[in-house]
Amino acid sequence: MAVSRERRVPAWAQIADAVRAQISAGELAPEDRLPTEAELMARHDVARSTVRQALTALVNEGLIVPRAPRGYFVRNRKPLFYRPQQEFRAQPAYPEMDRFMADHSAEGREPKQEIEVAIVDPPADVRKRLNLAEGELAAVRRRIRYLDGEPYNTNDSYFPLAVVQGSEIMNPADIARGANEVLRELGYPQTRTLDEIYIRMPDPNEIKRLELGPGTPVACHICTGLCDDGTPIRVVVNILPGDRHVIVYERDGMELRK
Amino acid sequence: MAVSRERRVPAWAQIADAVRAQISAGELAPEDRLPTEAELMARHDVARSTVRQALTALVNEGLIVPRAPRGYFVRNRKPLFYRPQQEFRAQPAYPEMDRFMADHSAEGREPKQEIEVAIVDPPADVRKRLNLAEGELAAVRRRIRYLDGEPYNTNDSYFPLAVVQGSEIMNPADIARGANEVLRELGYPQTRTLDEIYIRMPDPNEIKRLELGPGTPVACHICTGLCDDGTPIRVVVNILPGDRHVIVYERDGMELRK
DNA sequence: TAGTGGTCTAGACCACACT
DNA sequence: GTGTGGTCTAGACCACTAC
Repeated sequence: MAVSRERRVPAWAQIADAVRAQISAGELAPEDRLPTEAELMARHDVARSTVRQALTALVNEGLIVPRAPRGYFVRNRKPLFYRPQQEFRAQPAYPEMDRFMADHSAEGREPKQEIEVAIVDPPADVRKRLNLAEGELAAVRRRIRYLDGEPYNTNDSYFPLAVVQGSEIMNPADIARGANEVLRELGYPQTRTLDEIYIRMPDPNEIKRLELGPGTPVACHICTGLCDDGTPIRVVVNILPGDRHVIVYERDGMELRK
Repeated sequence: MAVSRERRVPAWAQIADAVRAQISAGELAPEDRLPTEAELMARHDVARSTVRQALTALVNEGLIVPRAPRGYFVRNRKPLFYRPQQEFRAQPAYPEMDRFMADHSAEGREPKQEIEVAIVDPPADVRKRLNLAEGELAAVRRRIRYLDGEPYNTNDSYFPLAVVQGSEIMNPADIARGANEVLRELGYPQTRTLDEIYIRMPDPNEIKRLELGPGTPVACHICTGLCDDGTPIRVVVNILPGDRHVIVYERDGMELRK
């Protein structure tokens, strides 16, 4: 079972292809252990680093996970639904949703979150969206959400400090009625939002905060909340690991009809 | 400038950190060339494969791009807006172009698309969303969209074959008034949609079709179109490379008010 | 203690873009 | 031709887990 020595395709790529084929054929199921490096060396008659190059490629594709020194394992993806539209309302979905819900339910899992409030000089992208001048400060509520003790996503909400100073938003505890309701009481009802979703690899800080393995991309969901007159009042930066989320939007007739 | 030999942090990680810091500090700007491998070997006093391990990590983070044999370069991200909410709207400006083209030709870039129509046994995930029985066939319009000759995204629209057989949808050419309008004429007006967005690394097929470099994650945007009675009539699978897209949604007062 | 992957070295030959 | 990254070999030592 040696690799082809005509160099049309690198040996490491041939090995990666073979393993990839086994995975997509179901011969290797999620959570299964791969053959050891030594076994792959023997099977394909190559040096160890060639095998490792193949395995590293598969790791970075998100297909397998190394769990030293136990071996490599086929990755198990279990994404849950993430619904930007339901952050601010508890509206029932259309019944068709149920067809997809079963696969992605968080039922029976233990949610937890850590909240931290700080006054910061906001990062440039947040400053721009909040329309703050240079030097103007922001309040940020940083949350890390967990399911069954595993980090699920992060949620950093930025507000102009001048608006929320002294309000309940500065208190690092859950706000039962929602931060949005507090903003309304403060005279800044949020009536429109702009959602931007960036797809990229995580930075080292995000990897640490969310305990991300290699080969795990993230969605960066930036939600800018606006008042009626267009004043930005809130910027939420969500980091959503790709192996733990499906982002879902529903759109109805109103917006589909020109 | 040698690496620290206390093994708290691997040498390759220290080198990667150093380069990463230079990039985020702006010392290395997008499109700049990195030091050669030989230079990094000398600078950090390590073997070549250690340097390569550091560079491979940065490549897989999407931070740098290898352009052999010219060197490594800092990656340049130029994402364009992708607006699911406007994909199905009327096309006022240029009736011969679909919405995608109208949006981007204004930016001075040359849009192009390749359309291909086929009758297929749909993949399992599409079959499920279209609510088709085992063995029922679907028609698929496969599109690859280009900007300035570079692949931008792919867009595969699936329809129940029984519905669209013999219609304009089976013709591999642009449909000026939109496939949605054709569905309406056929008696299946699409009045709601469900958007799902998955974040993952591309598979080899997608890498080839979209000419993706390593370290480029994709969003898989699956849009299921429904009739008033909930019958699914259309499933669109979009593959959106992360370095070329920002997904944008707007939400207004209607849906924000509980 | 044995076996695993993690790290690192010191070589080698190749294809290709530039000059 | 020169220099670059791409590929590959054949070793070595380490830390950790499972037995």
